[in-house]
Amino acid sequence: MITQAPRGVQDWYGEEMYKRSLIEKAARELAAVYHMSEIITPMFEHTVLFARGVGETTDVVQKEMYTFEDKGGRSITLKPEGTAGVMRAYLEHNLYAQPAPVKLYYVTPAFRYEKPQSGRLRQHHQFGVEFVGSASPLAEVELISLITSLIRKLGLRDAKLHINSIGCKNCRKTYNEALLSYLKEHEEGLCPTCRERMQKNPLRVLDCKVDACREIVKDAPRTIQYLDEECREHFEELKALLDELGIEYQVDTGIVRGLDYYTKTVFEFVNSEGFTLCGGGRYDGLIHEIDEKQDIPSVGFGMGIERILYFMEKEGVSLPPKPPVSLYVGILGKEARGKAYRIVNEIRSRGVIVETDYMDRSAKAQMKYANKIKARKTALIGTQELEENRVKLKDMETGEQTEVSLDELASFEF
RNA sequence: GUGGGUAUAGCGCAGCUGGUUAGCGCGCCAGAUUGUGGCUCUGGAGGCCAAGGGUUCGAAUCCCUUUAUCCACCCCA
Repeated sequence: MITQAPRGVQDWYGEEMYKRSLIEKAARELAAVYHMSEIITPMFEHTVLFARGVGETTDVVQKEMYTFEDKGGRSITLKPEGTAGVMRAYLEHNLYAQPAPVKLYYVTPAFRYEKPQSGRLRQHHQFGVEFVGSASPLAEVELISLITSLIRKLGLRDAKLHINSIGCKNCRKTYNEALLSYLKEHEEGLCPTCRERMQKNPLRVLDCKVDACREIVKDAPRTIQYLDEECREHFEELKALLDELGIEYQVDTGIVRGLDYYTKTVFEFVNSEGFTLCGGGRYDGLIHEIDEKQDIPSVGFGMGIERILYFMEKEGVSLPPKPPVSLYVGILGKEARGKAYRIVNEIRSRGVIVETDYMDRSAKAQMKYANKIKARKTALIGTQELEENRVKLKDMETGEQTEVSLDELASFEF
């Protein structure tokens, strides 16, 4: 039991860890090109931040948060997503006083108490961006463009962009009324959960997967039909910009997103199985929700790192291999140990990957080991080599050997 | 939260309807004459058969509970 990690969490090591580090590296490099700055916010926040920011009616807040009381009696919650914490930091440090817009990116773990299954863990990791201060559809386009580039960079092909607009507060009011009255007419046909959620958040019903509900929802009014002038124009501009950039998309009036803070644009990148790789959108009301003195528009997205790995696995995408061991320096006998290790150090100081013997193994065993770790070249150093100042440098692929002096070995270009 | 499958060495598995010291492949370590790998051969280490309880003369094998894991739904990354 003590050697077992808690449910739904995972250790990162070996091949998977290496892949993950490459993904994060690619994401960071790309974000830098888009002139975004990295931000790291704490792993936990006051519970109320998420309750307000993410939305009281959401599943995330209602049943999936890791909430506990600390020794000072504060209610603390492990972050279930990345946005709320970044927005809090933005407000706390008056980042709106910086030249607008403020473009922040993050790589963070996120915690949700859910039943684990394929592509869903209790601790997962996200790469995300918060683009704060711009009301222009170009902000959305920038995010989508970044994601598209990242997907391409990682070699993923099976990911399609779905977009929708759920309107602003104003549109939502009239829309909710229309939707609710439609749903009430068909209430008998809806599943029990939908009958309940139509009262609290009717938008959610659009997302229901139950066949009967789907059938009813098919003819239900859509948010798109109820957009006000401004929101409609925003959505049209967004589509025009995407067209201009040659970014393919599909308008999917069913996407609603599970977090309450979204306004206007919502989007997802989905694969052919219907798995979501990443999701985001605009949330112009979020900052006001956290600090009522402020009212600043923003857009953002979160991308699941485990999901990327899952997608890459599915598609059989290969990543660049780990850099190989350039040289294995074998050590024969204690007399040679110090001198040999000095040479190892010297070569390493030039940034060359070198491995050596720490096991006092026989020459044969060392060669076997060098072969297993796929060392490109080997050189065994013993008393003889020290006396004669000559080492045989062996190429492990061809088997060819060349003789060099110890100094030559130490300064060899691998 | 609801429903189903699984749990035997580091990894992948076998072990049929309960019967003597639990196996195989890969991997790991060592050796096949003296200080040089990859192939082959030989030997070795490593498992209280997920944990706890029960049935039985006897359980990895049957029953119960717990834990973990996988899959679907809900939801999401």
